Amino acid sequence: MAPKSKEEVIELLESISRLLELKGENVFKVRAYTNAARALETFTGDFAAAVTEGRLGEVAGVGAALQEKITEFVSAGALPYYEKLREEFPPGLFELFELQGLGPKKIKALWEQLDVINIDALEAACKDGRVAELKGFGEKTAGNILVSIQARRQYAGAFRFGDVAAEAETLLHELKQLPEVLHASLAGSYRRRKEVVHDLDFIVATRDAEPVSGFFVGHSNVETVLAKGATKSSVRLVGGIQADLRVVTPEEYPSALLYFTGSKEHNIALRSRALARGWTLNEYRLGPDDKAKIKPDPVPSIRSEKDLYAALGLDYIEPELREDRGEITAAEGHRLPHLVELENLRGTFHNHTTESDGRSSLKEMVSAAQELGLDYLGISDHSVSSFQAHGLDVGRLLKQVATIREMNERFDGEFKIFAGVECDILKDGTLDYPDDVLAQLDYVVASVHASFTQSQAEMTARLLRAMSNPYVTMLGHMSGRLLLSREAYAVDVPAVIDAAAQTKTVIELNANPRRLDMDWRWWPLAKEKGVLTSINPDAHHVSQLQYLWNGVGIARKGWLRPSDVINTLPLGKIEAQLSVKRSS
DNA sequence: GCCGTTTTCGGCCCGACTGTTTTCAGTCG
Repeated sequence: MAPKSKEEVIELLESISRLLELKGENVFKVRAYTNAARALETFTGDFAAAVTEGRLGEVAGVGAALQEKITEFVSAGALPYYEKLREEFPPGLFELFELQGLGPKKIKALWEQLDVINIDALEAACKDGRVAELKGFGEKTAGNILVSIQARRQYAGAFRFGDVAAEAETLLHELKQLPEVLHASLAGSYRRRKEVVHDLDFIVATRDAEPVSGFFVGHSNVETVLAKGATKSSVRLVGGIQADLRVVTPEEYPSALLYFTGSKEHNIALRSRALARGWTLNEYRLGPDDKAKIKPDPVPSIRSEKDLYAALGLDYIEPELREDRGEITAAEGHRLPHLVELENLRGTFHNHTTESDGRSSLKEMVSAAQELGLDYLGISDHSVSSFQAHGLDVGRLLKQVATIREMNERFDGEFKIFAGVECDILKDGTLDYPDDVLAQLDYVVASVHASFTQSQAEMTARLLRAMSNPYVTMLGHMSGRLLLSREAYAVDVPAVIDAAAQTKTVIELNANPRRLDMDWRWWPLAKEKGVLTSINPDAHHVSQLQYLWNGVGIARKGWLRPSDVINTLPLGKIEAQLSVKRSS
């Protein structure tokens, strides 16, 4: 049996934490397990080696007891402590945690007193009145549980960033228009540009809270009001996502924005820095800590998030970086990267037209790119094997190339279309066109569109072989994942990154909101190895060139600078970049 | 269960809101 992976250990720790919670264990003991799971999530070293060499305890948050349990689980493939714990509870009980408003105490009561062992049993108990009769429960609680059950069945609680962005930005814009509103921002994982978000957090600064809260809960996009208080309201929007509003004073605004932007781990690190200075940092203010043993320095005046970071001895940290993945140390040492911005992009590659499966013509795509202010546009329709996408055979492809060359002559050097293709990587890693055809193109995006179920070794070898072709300029949507609908195929990402560095192959950052592939967590490694990216919308319609915005957010999460992104290069320089590989 | 300029015991973030209560427990973020 293969030793358990880091991911399996993280899952184990989270499961134990939940079980201990149900048991009513000490909350700090419960938290120790989730803390350890989080610590491992951000652990970048060789996990297997750390386990066998007994160095896991060096990870902050993993002590002697957990090191022993993890080592046993990894080497023996099972942990009796966990198995025993699990047998104490019916398996269906865990899905109850996914219901809004139910925590360990209530779930325990429902199980022990009403024999509720899953969501269906809970629904029945709510409907026949047994839940309402329980001590600590009532009619309202029973009703709310039914609503939560309904909501879970309908929405499952996760939303792609790109699917909620329009609704979120519109609501924010409308809040900003209110006369009472002094400042307003989205916070939370949305502001950090996570690829999948679970709710929307709005922070508003005002002297007059009531009209703002009233506007929010009464908005036409609100389906249900979940809570409404003086400073905090929650609603479910018609799109299904939950939205929370926090109303604060202008003085509290910087702290509130920082606090609710998170991530939680980032905040904890900031708070400990404050404590070390004899201050306390919460969602309202940075102030003197009454319990401090040291005599605190005077607290500087705070008017912005930047002031807060400065007070803690840190450079300003962009929201996308606030994941406790090294940004605090970098901010302390003035080593934060200057992140790429949308304005830096001068063009883009990987776009489709009506020639394959796009819905806009070549001319329409070019006009749209020009309107966006781009200087160049790469066209890469599907290759012949992508039959379902009307992939181009050699004849149609070369005809498109000729059309593009002809159009370019009319731009007078002000704009340029690059003739490319999105070439299928076949099952064995060979390409869909012979080299002498690829050589006639300005660039090639090579992507996997079939045979997703190969083993990790086969898939990795397949990608490596494709990258070894001198005409493959960049690797398209490397993992093949479709967020919230299709898992990534098995591939050894570090091996692909190494090969990309060696062969000078660009790895695309596919900005389509359903993909956002390669995942942002891998970009720091790619950057370290010297791998460049191209932020590509994978546009199938003129409107989808806007996906670039989404892609820049992910690039920023991946710590990428303009110099890491080839499509920040202007016309005149980008040509040389595209031919780096084939001329070396 | 973890951790240590509060250092081997005794803390561990904490405030807002709801619903069920008559002063607070549970949940959430």
